[in-house]
Amino acid sequence: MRRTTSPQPDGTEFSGKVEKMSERAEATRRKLLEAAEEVFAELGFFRASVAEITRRANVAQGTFYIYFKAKEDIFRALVRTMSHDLRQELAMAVASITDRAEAERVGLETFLHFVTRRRNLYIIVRECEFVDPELHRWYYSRLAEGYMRGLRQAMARGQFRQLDAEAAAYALMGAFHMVGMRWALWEGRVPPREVVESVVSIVLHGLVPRPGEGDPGQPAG
Amino acid sequence: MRRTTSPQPDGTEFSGKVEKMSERAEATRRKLLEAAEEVFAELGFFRASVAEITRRANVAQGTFYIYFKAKEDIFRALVRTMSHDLRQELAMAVASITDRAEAERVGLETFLHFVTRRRNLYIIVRECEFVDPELHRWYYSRLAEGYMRGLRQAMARGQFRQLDAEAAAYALMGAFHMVGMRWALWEGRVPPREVVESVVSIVLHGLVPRPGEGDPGQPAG
Amino acid sequence: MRRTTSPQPDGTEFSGKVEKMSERAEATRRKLLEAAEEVFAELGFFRASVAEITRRANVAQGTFYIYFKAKEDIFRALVRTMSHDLRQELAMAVASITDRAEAERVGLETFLHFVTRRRNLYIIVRECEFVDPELHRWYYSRLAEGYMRGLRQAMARGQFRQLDAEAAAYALMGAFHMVGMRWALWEGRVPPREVVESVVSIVLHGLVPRPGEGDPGQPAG
Amino acid sequence: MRRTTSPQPDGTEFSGKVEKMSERAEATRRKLLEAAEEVFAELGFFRASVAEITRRANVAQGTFYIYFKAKEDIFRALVRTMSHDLRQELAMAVASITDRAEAERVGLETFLHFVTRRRNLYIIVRECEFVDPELHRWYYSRLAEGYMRGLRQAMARGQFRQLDAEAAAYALMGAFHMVGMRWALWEGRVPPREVVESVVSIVLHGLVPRPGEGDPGQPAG
DNA sequence: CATGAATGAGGCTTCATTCAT
DNA sequence: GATGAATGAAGCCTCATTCAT
Repeated sequence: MRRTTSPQPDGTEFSGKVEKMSERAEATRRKLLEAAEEVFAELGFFRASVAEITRRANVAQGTFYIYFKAKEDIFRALVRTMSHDLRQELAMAVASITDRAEAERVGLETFLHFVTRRRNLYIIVRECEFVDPELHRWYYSRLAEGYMRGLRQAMARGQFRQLDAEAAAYALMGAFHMVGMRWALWEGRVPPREVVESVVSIVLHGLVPRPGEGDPGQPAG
Repeated sequence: MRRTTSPQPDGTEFSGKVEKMSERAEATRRKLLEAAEEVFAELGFFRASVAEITRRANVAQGTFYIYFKAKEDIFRALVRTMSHDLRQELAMAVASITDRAEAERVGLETFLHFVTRRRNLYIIVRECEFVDPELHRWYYSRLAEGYMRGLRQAMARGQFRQLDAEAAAYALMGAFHMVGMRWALWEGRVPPREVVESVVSIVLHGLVPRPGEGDPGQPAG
Repeated sequence: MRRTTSPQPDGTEFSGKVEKMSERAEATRRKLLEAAEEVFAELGFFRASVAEITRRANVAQGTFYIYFKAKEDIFRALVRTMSHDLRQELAMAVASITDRAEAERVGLETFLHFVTRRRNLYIIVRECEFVDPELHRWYYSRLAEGYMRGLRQAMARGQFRQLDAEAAAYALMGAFHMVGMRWALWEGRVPPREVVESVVSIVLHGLVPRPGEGDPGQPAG
Repeated sequence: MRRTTSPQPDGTEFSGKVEKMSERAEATRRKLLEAAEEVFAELGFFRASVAEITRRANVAQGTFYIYFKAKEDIFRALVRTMSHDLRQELAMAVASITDRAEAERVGLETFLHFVTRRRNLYIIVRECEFVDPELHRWYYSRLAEGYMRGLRQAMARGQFRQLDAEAAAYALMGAFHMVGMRWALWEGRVPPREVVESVVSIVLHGLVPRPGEGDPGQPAG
């Protein structure tokens, strides 16, 4: 929806390649993307080879270059996919929630489910920093934008305190990301409920107990 | 897969190579490490070449292999250096602070100064995830350990709420990391005071205003 | 080595493909030849790709192979075209001239206009030496034959001195060719009048002044 | 001698690579150049492969790139060698000759011997037009320069008629080149005496008989 | 200790050609 | 006739690593 006006750090997307492909071509392209997602996640961008990708996609090596100009190209396509899908999923999950605190919880959960379900894509996005730094910045800036909008709204409504929205957005994204790494990537599963609760709790109420508070937190881990 | 010499959780990382080197050797080794730090940061591990490292270090290519078994080896050495130096610096900065809330602020500031000052090393540690995942895990586990110790202590003393310490540690490390990325890496400087304040404020008190609070936060960014 | 279908010394170059094509086919074939002429001239035979040719001809890649067996084939067709057209044009230009000295001037002028006008074809013929050496020899032998006929006639009539006709033919073709390269190719225009005059003058009267001659030549360049 | 001030169309030569090589390196480089000369002459630049060159030079493929940045590089080096050697040989051959007409004969003979002896190099220079057009132009401009100097001197002394020196130079170079092609390349030998005589004769005295001349030319070929 | 020449495996990419539709 | 997706063989080049000096 907002796709048209936002900056595209790459020349590839949306470039007149509007001529729609045949079914067969579409299928081949998809096979390549799927194979690449797997291979990049397993080996990393640099150790991955186009040969391995085409092998898994069951096409000849040359076929790769019909659909992508270069190895980096397919990588970028995957990052953009993740950017799009994740933001869309977050937007949908939060759409109907008016309590921003609740939205934070749902946002975190959505994120964690997303990166667990699409672990491979998540790994790819993380490596993007070292493959195409500009795209990587674009990815996070884009995510932060959306986040900041939500935060500012909540601040305006008095649901959240007045804070530097950008600082908050990056801090929260960072917290979520690291938790995603620790549990989704390292353990291959959505973090256990207590972990999510603790994180949400910190984000909403901080580490310091409120005055006159016995202790509403989690049992220590 | 190539991870034969697994990371050592202690500082004595190297195989009994206790026989101290000559001054000259020491100097050459240092030149190589410095060159590598630069080259890896600029080009990334995979695009960096041993040839480029030795060129900048002003030594012959063959010399490299006198000091390091492989390209990955020097990379790992740099990651271990950062692990050691950062943890030491954090430990020293926080050592005399008994107020844990204050310690968080100081910890964040110390971290941000460190990664700004040693930007190249920081980039290398980040890439470690894709070069030597096991070492990467070790790096963060190690950092988290120390963090968790501090958090548990604070919880025990009632300074912090009872929360899942590991969840908290990773969430906070993540927040700090992302802020480090956004400001130290992208802009090459320590984040401005307001940003740090906002982050500390969130970490300590959360996003949600305390009941009966007008608004003690930061001006919105 | 790949020279199975050797060049045909007559105009009927193609294997009994006498069955005339439909209008449409004829048009497609022509489009391909025109595109190829352009592409070969711009990129050279080896850097040119069939894909680029079909792209400019606005036909599918596969279509190419309906009309030409291989990339070399269309190249050869272009060389033969130039051979035919140039010889025909020269023949027509000289046909009615009985003074052979005059014929040399006209021949040179005709040649220079031809290669300027059909610069692309000229480039192709020059490259032929490295694409299909046998055809290249055929091309020059063919041209030389005609030239030698004219020279021998002139010698027989006493218009020209008795000289080795083949040596003369190649020397003159060479002179004309290099002038064509220097001006038609490098500068994209017919050489200025003085240049043509000088060349004709040398060809007819040589570099050395005739005895008792003040100096009938050109002003020095 | 004049090497320093003349334009170098390539960045490679004379670029600080003054650090002299070891004997071994020198030898390897020479082996590569010799192999390349052979391979390029046999197959042409484009059909030649670096693999074939290194095979004949008895070195590993990678070794090639220690000495030359790319396939084109070694090609250019060979063209420059020919440019240098030919011009030097011509200069030496003509140095002591004061009669310019005699110099023309000697020049032609020297050229024909050179291209027969160094047939492979000659083929390479010819293909240069399609490999590196700029270098090709440089090659001929350079040759023409020298030629023009000689011609102008002769004109000044009244040995030659006043003609456009550039036109003359290119016409004569062209004549010699085509003769070189016809005999040195096609037949692999220096052209027979009569051919050379005829060419020299045309160059000096032209095709047209001098008035009152029975016929001092060659017997017809 | 240091050198730097040599290695050779392997990666990315191009492209002439084929073929099912 | 025309299409355009697919093929797979090469080719150029890089680079980590070894080794004789």
